[in-house]
Amino acid sequence: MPLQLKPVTRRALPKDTIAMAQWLIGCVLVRETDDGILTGRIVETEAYLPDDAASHSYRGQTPRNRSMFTKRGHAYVYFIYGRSFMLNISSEDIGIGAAVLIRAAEPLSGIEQMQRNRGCNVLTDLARGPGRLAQAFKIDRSLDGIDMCAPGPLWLARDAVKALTVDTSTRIGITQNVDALWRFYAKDNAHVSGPKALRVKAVKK
DNA sequence: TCGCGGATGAACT
DNA sequence: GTTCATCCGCGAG
Repeated sequence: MPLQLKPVTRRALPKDTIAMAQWLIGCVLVRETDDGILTGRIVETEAYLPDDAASHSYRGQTPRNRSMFTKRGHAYVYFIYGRSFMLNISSEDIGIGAAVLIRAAEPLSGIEQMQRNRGCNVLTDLARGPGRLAQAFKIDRSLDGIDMCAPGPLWLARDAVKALTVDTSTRIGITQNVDALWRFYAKDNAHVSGPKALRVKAVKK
C-alpha cells in the first residue's frame, strides 16, 4: 500500500471541470472492500462539461445522471453497452451537470484482488480503459452518488509522488463534440488507454 | 498495431 | 426501437 495517503478535501478540488480533470492525473483512487483495500494512481481522465453535446447532462437532469448535478467530488457511476460500468466524479456546484470520467489507473496495491476481479494477470491491462478500471476496482451502481471527499468505500487521496507530465487529446468513443481537447493523460505511461496514434498526435501539438 | 463487429442492458424518445 | 463516454477476439498488414 502506498504510504502517506492524504484524503483529498473538497476545498482542494479545482472548481473548474477542465482544471479538475488535469489535476486528478496523479491522484490516488482508494477503494475499500470487504476483501481489502485497492489503490491506483489515476493516469487518464476526460472532462464532460455543461453545454457539451457529448455529456450525459446535455439534455438536463434525469434519474440516471442526477449525480452529475451534485456538489463536486461525488461519484457518478453508470452502466453502458451491456458490459461496463463507468466511474465519473462530479465537478461543479449543485445544479450544474458536469463530471470527470476516470479512464485509466496504474494499480498500486491490492493487485491480486484486481487480477481476480478482472480474470487477468497483465498489470497494464487491469485498469486501462474505464470499463476495465471499474471492474478491477469493483465499482458498480451501488457506489453512485457517494461522496469521494469523505471516508467510505471509495475516496480520493494524494501521496508524496511528484506531479506527472500531462498531455491532451480529443476524447475517446464519443459521437458528439468530438474535436474538443478534453482528454488528459500521463505522458509515456503504460497504463493509459487509447490508440497510439492519438497519443502521438497529442504530443506533436 | 490497427480496425472491425458482436455481446448485452438500461435510459431515453 | 434506438442509442451508447466499451471490451474482447479475430484477421490483415
